[in-house]
Amino acid sequence: MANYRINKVTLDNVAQLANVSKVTVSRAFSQPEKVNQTTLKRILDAAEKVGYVVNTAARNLRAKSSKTIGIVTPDLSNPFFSHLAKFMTEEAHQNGYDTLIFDSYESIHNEQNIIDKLIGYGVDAIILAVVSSEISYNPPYFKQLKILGIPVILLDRHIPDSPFSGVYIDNIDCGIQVGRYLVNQKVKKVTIISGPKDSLVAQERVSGIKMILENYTNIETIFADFLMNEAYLATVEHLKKANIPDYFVGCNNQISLGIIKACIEKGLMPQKDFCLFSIDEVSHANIYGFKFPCIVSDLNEIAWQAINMALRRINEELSTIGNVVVRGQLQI
Amino acid sequence: MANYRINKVTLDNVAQLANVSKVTVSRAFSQPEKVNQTTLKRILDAAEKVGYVVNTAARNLRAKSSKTIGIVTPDLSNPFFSHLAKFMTEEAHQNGYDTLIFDSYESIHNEQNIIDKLIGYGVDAIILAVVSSEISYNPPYFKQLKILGIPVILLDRHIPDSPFSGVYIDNIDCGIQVGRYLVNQKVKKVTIISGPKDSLVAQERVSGIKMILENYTNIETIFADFLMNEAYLATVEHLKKANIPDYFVGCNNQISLGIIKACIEKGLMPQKDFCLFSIDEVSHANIYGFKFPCIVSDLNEIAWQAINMALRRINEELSTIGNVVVRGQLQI
DNA sequence: CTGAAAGCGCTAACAT
DNA sequence: ATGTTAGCGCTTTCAG
Repeated sequence: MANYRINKVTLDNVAQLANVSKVTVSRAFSQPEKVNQTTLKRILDAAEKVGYVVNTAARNLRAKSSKTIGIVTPDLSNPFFSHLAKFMTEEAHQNGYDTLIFDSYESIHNEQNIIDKLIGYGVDAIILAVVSSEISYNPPYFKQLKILGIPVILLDRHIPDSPFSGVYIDNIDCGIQVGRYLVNQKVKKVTIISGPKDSLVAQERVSGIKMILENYTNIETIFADFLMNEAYLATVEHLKKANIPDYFVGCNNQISLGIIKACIEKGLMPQKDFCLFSIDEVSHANIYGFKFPCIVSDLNEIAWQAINMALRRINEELSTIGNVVVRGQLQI
Repeated sequence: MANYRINKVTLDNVAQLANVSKVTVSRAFSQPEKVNQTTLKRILDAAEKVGYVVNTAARNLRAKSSKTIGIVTPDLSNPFFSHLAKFMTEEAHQNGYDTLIFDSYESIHNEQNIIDKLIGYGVDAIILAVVSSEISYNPPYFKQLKILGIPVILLDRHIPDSPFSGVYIDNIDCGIQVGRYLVNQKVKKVTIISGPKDSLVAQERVSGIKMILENYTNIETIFADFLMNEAYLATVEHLKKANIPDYFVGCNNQISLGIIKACIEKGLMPQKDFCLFSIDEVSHANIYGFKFPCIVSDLNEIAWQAINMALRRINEELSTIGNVVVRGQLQI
């Protein structure tokens, strides 16, 4: 009933075949420059012949660093996160680190398990886009990670009271840019669909918009969730009760999709019958021939900042908790 | 310069705090039923207090099974794969297994490294959607995995000469269903955009279509790639030279997107000015108010088959190499 | 139900 | 440039 892996290949096997001690074989794989060229070749040949691969478990148990960074996001099928994950992986590779990427599928329970797993795998740092965007989110593992001294970089979703550094989008600035754009368009009536009421991101984006628009415009704000379906339902409800605004504002890419779906289902044509300003690029819009003004974030920049903050903390070049805030770009 | 994790918490720490030996603590986490209720509670409390998490590296080094299945796909931002990954993870969890999910980003080089990593982590099985769909794909790690005796389940992309089992879509049947639909529509002229010429999936889907249509219809087949941009470019070229066919056939979801993009860019309206039949659901079409006839695969079924095939191989209930073929459903 | 001893495969520190 | 020794944190015998 059990799975004893039939053939285990270890350093010893390779060592025998290559007529060296296993330490030398070990070096051949971790510090090849310290091994004689001829010996090295003999070892690598032997290793290939028997199909040897370094046993990560054993290595991590002994080595000081696993050279691995854990990445956790709530939804890898959201391009915002999947692209970030890709860019971070590339940046990590360039610095000699691997990544271990997990999707918490928006579940707190999964998130906790994943964090435990990552700790168990001995990652050197964790980059974490948290499930919840509640301002007061404070899951048990926060304390745990703090105790263990594992560097944590929060991504995208800011939690003010957490003991960790983070890389965030400048949400108020996003809002301000949205507001300015709408002022230029001389809009009279705006409907904002945003994330949960208790999410800082949701609040900040809305308050940025209101800073600019408050006195000029009739604004309705709906706090729904950063998910397509919630935004869709909120928009459907809204359209039943109210007239079509001059502009909808979708506070992230999923919300924008929900708004579009609801409007199109009602027979409203984008640009003709309704206008939308999106925070984040609207997925697939260009494919289907639509174009919406939006604020786009430089995902490459965010990824670079996150990985490099992680590396600096790992190497203890950075002791204080600090945040990096990346501004979005208006794209018309 | 180095990252000595400041506070390591081990079995010993918990053992001291709970006044038991470390073996008992170990049992508390791996076979809690073998530990006295009272003792168990004391141990778990102690563990929580100091933030203890099982060290996976150490566990995997000693244990016979890591209770982990590795999953590798070429593109997690493709919903086909990201949903499969999600369903497989759920199914694995229900059987007491974790998953380790990697994205090879369509690179052979990454793929090889990921396989090495997975072997190194001691996964019990690997479910692999290969980068290439070349019929004769035969990377070095095939042999290696065979030597090591690690169960491998190929996913979606069939490689006839490989020594592994797999779960596949019935591609010829897909094609036949497409063909029948088009016959019913009494089409005269069809343009098929498919994957690479040397891909079995691409070939089978096309040949299925042709089995039904050959004698009735004017068919043009373009072998491009299973990627949006290649399909887009192929369609753009095609539209320069030829008239609009009665139907385009997109041989996977990415290709369908490419066709749509090219047509819409040329000012052609879906359903009005051009028709498309897609193998795979067309991502986001419903959001933007479009509906294309398509063949959809039951991803839940595929995921279930893949995980259960893996489990049966792990438990040696299954010794021969066999394949499971899942049929797609027509959706109008 | 609990414990003592051994060792998984690897690498750091110290030889040589 | 290579080898020797010790031990990472855990689980698996085997004893009690």
